[in-house]
Amino acid sequence: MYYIRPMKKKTAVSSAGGWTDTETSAWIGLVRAQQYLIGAVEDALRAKGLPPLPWYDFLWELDRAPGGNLRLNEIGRRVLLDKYNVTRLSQRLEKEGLVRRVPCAQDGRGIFAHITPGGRRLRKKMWPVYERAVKEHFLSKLGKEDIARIDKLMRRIREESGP
Amino acid sequence: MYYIRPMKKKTAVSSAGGWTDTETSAWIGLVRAQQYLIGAVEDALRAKGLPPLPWYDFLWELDRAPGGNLRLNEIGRRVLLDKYNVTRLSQRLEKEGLVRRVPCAQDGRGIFAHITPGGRRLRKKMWPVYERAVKEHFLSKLGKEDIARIDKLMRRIREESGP
DNA sequence: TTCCCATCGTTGCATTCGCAACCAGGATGT
DNA sequence: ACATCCTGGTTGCGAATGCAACGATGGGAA
Repeated sequence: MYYIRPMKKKTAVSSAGGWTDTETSAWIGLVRAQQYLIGAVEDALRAKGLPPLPWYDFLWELDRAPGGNLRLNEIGRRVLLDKYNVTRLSQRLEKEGLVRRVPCAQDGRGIFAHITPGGRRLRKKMWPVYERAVKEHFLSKLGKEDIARIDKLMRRIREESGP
Repeated sequence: MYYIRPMKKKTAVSSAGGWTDTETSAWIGLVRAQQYLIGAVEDALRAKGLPPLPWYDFLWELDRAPGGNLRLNEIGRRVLLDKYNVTRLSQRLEKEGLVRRVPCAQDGRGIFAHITPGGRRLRKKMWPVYERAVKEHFLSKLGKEDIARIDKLMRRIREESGP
């Protein structure tokens, strides 16, 4: 396997080619675990005829936000979606009557997404399904301290690195 | 916030509606961290004009496999891809000359994906970029024991739950 | 054998995503 | 004022994805 085979001389390019088995395993484990978890949640939602996860995330952010509205901008930052995706997701949600898109008065460029009662209802209906899936596939498999550890570690990963 | 507000009576439906803050935070943290990491790796690959991550995963599995070939079936299981995606990804890779798809003699239904020299070359070319990104955004932010812990925890998550 | 069911892989169609180009509105500098 | 750059959001188009339906083979059971 490539990542085990010793590089010739010191190392080839700038990439130091050698990971420990644990590093490799941890990385792949993290990626696959999350793929698996997301998949499980999406399956659960689909099985109940509910919309996919990004809808939930979007609505949740609005539902939590004071006033039930946020700039598209801000939503994208929070749910890690590129701006074109935010635009289009918000348009789809609007077409379903879950959200209203209203231009921002202070900033002529801005658009607010404003959750509607129907939007709040849908989110509330999705939550038990979402919750059950996460509990079954994630929370139930770990102890209290494990969860706390994951919380801490994941937070560390997302911290900014550079200046 | 929904997940904090106490449910009326014991609990509504089968979904016990209350998570602790840590649970919520750990779940969201995990999902977002992984989104962020995958995004970073994909960005790095794209910046170098290299193909996206699923290509790498696919080729890697083949490259590791003895004989350089696997059933589509098996690849899907390993990289957590639905079968239609495996079919189409393998077709794309074949079109690029990175893989050959050959029918399985023993099982008339099966198809082997067989990595070509070009496939191995490409994978090897992608690796340094992949590695550098993971190192920068993931490994470098954690200590040795953290990595070991993540390895253990993620493994636990993917373990089968019940028969 | 024949019938039935599960598995492996493919495909059509609709939805979604990725990318690059674009427009409009703000901010900054002169 | 003006030129310039940055940011917020949109859109066209090509690629990838999800879903459901399909054909084909294999493995039993009767």
